[in-house]
Formats: sequence, structure tokens, C-alpha cells
Amino acid sequence: MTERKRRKPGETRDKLMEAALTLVGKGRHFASLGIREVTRQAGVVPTSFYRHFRNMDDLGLQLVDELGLVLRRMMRDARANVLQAEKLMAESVAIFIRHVQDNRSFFVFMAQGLAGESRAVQEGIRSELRFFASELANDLRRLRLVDHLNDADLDLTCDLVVRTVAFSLTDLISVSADDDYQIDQIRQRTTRYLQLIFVGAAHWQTGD
Amino acid sequence: MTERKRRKPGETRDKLMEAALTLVGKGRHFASLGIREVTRQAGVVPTSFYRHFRNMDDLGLQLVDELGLVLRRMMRDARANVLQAEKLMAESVAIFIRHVQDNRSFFVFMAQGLAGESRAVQEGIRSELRFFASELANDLRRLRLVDHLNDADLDLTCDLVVRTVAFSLTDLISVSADDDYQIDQIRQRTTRYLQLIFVGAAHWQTGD
DNA sequence: CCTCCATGTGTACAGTTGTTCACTTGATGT
DNA sequence: ACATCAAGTGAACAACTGTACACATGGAGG
Repeated sequence: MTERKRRKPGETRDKLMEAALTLVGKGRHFASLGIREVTRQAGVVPTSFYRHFRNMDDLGLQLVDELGLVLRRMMRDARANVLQAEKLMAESVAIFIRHVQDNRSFFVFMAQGLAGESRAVQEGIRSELRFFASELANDLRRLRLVDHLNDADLDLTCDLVVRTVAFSLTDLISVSADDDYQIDQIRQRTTRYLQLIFVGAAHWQTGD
Repeated sequence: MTERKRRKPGETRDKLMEAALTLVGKGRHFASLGIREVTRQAGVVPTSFYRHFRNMDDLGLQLVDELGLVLRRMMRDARANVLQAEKLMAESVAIFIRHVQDNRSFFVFMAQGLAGESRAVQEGIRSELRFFASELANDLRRLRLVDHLNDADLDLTCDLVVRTVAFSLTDLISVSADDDYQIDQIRQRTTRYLQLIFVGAAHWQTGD
């Protein structure tokens, strides 16, 4: 039994997580989902749920872990494709929006979870955002675009950027997924928010 | 029947709305509340609910209306007490945080509703925030602190300010209501976000 | 080949849910 | 003084909920 991983790609477990995400994507709030509802959506008998999760909060926590992977993929995508410094923000926002469209349910879950019912899920998402902001700070340091900022002020700026982009989620989920015009409006507006922030960062003097 | 207002201060209706807020304040998510649960908390028989609301979404909408009043009170408070221009942001954030502490449940409800289950509630809250941002723009115009910005750019700035402050709600609700140290940290950080934004606004050139 | 055990199934039960209906009550406008 | 009607009550219902238990199964390790 040296290798304790009997499971093939844990079909049912994945089906249950996908089912929860599907329901969230259909407009339901995660906090209002029940075990029976999720198992029904997954095409599985209710008792199976307990083979993989203790309760809905537990499932939520494991969704947060997968959300982390989604965010990391997005970061890698951005690092690989944001080439010209002068279009940095426009391109980053475009990549963000593309990933939101490709993983809508995940990001809706994230937006819900920030003010959700489970403390643990809340904290998990907040910690993902903190990590994202710190990675962003590293990248900016490496690109040497913000040399006049000390570490604390750079962190402040990156936090604000991440928050601003995260708040745009609430805009994105309030328009239908195929309303290209509105989505483009949100993209432009978010880009300008970031530009405003970076103009601020460029003229920021550490002592207030 | 020229005056159709028989109701004395609609006791039960208010009790129901307060009960929902109380449950939200205790950590429950609005989307997971049921009619029976709310009536139980209000000390009222379940059928009474239907005398005042069609369903939980309806109650949510009426809560949004009251939330509007809370926000307007806060605005009035800010206008009356923010005296010195150079402390404008620090004082405004302080007033915001004080009102959040005095109406915790309302603001938790607002944070939840932004990514909530009911489209109508979502839109209601978003519209309150838009209104708030436009009032803020008016005030800033009157104070003539941002004369170099055209209307569109001033709106952009105020939107960003409101979003930033709104996002701080998720920080505030994640710390216990009497953890003065953490709350003060959030206050300072939010203030610096706003300062960063206004430094950006001060150096903003309309054509990008 | 046999045994084990993680995974999945079917049945069952008590508690809760939303909503209905017929009933009481008490303040109101005339 | 009286009729009216919004507001509140209590009992009832079928549908659904979370969870427990005993059982089936099939692939892995010996």
C-alpha cells in the first residue's frame, strides 16, 4: 500500500464540485445550495456526498483550492502575453476578462465567497487575492517600472489594483455572458481605473 | 378613505426586516434565509410574512430601500463634518467606518447583495453606489479641488473611490466588530488607497 | 485466487420548508 | 353605532431536507 492513491480521477468528487459550480453559474448563491440539490445536479445519490465532503462548507473549501489553480493559470497567461510595457494594463485587463469568460462559474463563486457565509471560504479567497497581489508586486519590481516606490508602497498599489479588478467582477456577473458591448465597456473602464492608479503611483511620495 | 395610511408604524413589517438583518448580522447569508426562519426570529407566525412581502426577494428589495436611507445619512454626516480639505479623505473614511460599526448588519447585507442571488437586489445596491458616486462628484466639484478634471474623468475617479471603499467592507466584516486594532489598520489602509487615487487624479491628463 | 475496503446504492425517518385556507380582531371612516 | 377590511392567528399539507444504516461492487495487494 506504499502508494495510497487508489482513486482514478475521482469521478464523483469532481462531478459534485462541478455540479455546485454549475448551479452557481445558473444564478444560485452558493450559500443557498443544499446537499441533495448538488447531488441531484451531479446525477448521484445523496449519500455519495459524504464519501467526499463533510458538508457544503467543506466542498466550498475545496473549490477555493481549485480557484487558486485558475488564478495561477491566469497569471501565467498574463506573464507570457503582456509584452509591451505601454499596453501592460490594457492587455492584463483583457486577459483577465477572457479568463472570467472561460471560467465564469469559478469567478462568480469567488465574488460570492468574499462576503459568503463560511468564514473559512472567505478567508481562503482573501488569501488567494493577497497572494495574487504579492506576485503582481514581484513582477512589477522585476520589470523595473516602479523603481521610486519602496516595498510597502508597491504592495499598497498592487493591493489596490487587485481590489479594483476584483470589484469589476461584480460588474461582469451583472451583465449576460454574451453581451459583448457591455463587457467591452467594463473592460475599458477597468483599464482606466488601473491607469489612474498607476498615475498616482508614479507621482507618489512616500511620506504622504 | 382619502388617507389610505391606516397602519401605525407597521410593527410586524419592521420586525421582519429587522429579524432578517439580525440573522445576517449573526453571520448567515441573506440568500440562505427562509421565510419560516425569519418569522421565527421576529417572534411572529409564518403566515404573517405574506401580509407584507411576496417572498424573500421582496423583503430584500425593501431592505435595499432602507439601505439607501442609511447611506444618505452617512453622506449628510460627512458633508457636515469634513471641514478641512487636507484631512478630507482621512475624515471621510473615519466617518464611513463609524457608520459601518453603527449599522453593521446593513452593510454586511450590502456586501452580500453585490454578488447575491437576486438580480433585483443586486441592481438596487449597484444603483445606490452609482448615486453615491455621483453625489461625491458633485461635492468635489463644489469644493473646486479638482478643477482640471472634466466631468467624465471626475466621474471615473469618484466611481473608483466608491468601489475602493465598498471593497473595504469585505475587510471590515472579516474582523470581529470590537477588534479596534484591526479596524484601525483597515481605516489607515483605505485612507492611503484614496490618497493614491487622488494623487493619480491630480496628475491625470484627459487624453490618456 | 481470495480478501479488503474505498466508493457507490437504496431505503428510511424525523424535522423543516413554503404556501393555503378559514378564522379572529380591532381600529377606521361614515 | 356599525360595517369594513388590513393585519394577525392556527392548523394543515405535500414536498423537501440532512443524515444514518445496511448493503452491493469491483479493483488492488497479498
